[in-house]
Amino acid sequence: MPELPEVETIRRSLEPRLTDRRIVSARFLSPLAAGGHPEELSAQLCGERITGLDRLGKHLLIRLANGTLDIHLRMTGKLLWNVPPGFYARAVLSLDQGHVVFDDIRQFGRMRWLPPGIDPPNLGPDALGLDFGTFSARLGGRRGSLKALLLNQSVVAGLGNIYVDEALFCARIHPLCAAAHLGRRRLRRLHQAVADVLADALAAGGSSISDYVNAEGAPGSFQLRHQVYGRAGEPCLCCGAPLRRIFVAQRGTHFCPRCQRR
DNA sequence: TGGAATGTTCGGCT
DNA sequence: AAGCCGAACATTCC
Repeated sequence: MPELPEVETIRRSLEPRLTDRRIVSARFLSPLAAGGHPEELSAQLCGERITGLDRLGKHLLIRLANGTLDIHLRMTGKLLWNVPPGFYARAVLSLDQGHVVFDDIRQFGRMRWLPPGIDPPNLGPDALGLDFGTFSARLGGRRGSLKALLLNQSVVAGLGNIYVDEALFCARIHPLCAAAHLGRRRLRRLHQAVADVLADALAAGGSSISDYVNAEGAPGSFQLRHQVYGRAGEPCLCCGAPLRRIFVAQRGTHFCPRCQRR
């Protein structure tokens, strides 16, 4: 499940291979991958020169001489460098040197073109490198649960189910806790926890739960260091209490009932 | 065997 | 406004 650390890992590995390359053709094996308009998107990409790669939240932004190719991998999307397109290949970007395969089992992932100067709308500030002032201003006074707010991409961009659970455990804060009555000290702790978890995950090349791999086909290793995610029923690595799994905002939520009091 | 669970986003509804 | 819910999709797991 590509969240910020996974998308950033992909961005870093693809950036040197794609920058200054020219898109020779964009072939869509599934129209869904192009938002239902494969011919139009193909025409927008064909012949374009790639000037660089950015990331905003979970969006990978391939900057073109004219506009941006915005890629969202959603749940099972992968970008693979120079592999033969497999059964689940949904698009192939052929460059003047090499090609990128957009592979996506469940077909939730999307590619779209954005005009010059336009970034994906409705996104809050990127979670990576977010300063405390902005972080507290985004969360402060809001009534929803921390879990729901941190998952909301218009509040903060880039966190998904895994890293929200891990960050809340790291800060020892209950996922159902309302942002509005979070004191400054705990807000500080949460901000630090988000930064720490993202940095560690990035250094480990992200988390591979079911099928995430980077552009070279290699898995990440941060799943080996998850404290709570996917560990319901197992002992808390801090206090030994059995970890719990509840539903918050329609999402499986993992936490330690002893370390993370409400 | 089939129904639920998996997780991200969006749109519709309240 | 903000939250809840289902839909999009395919595979895995009981």
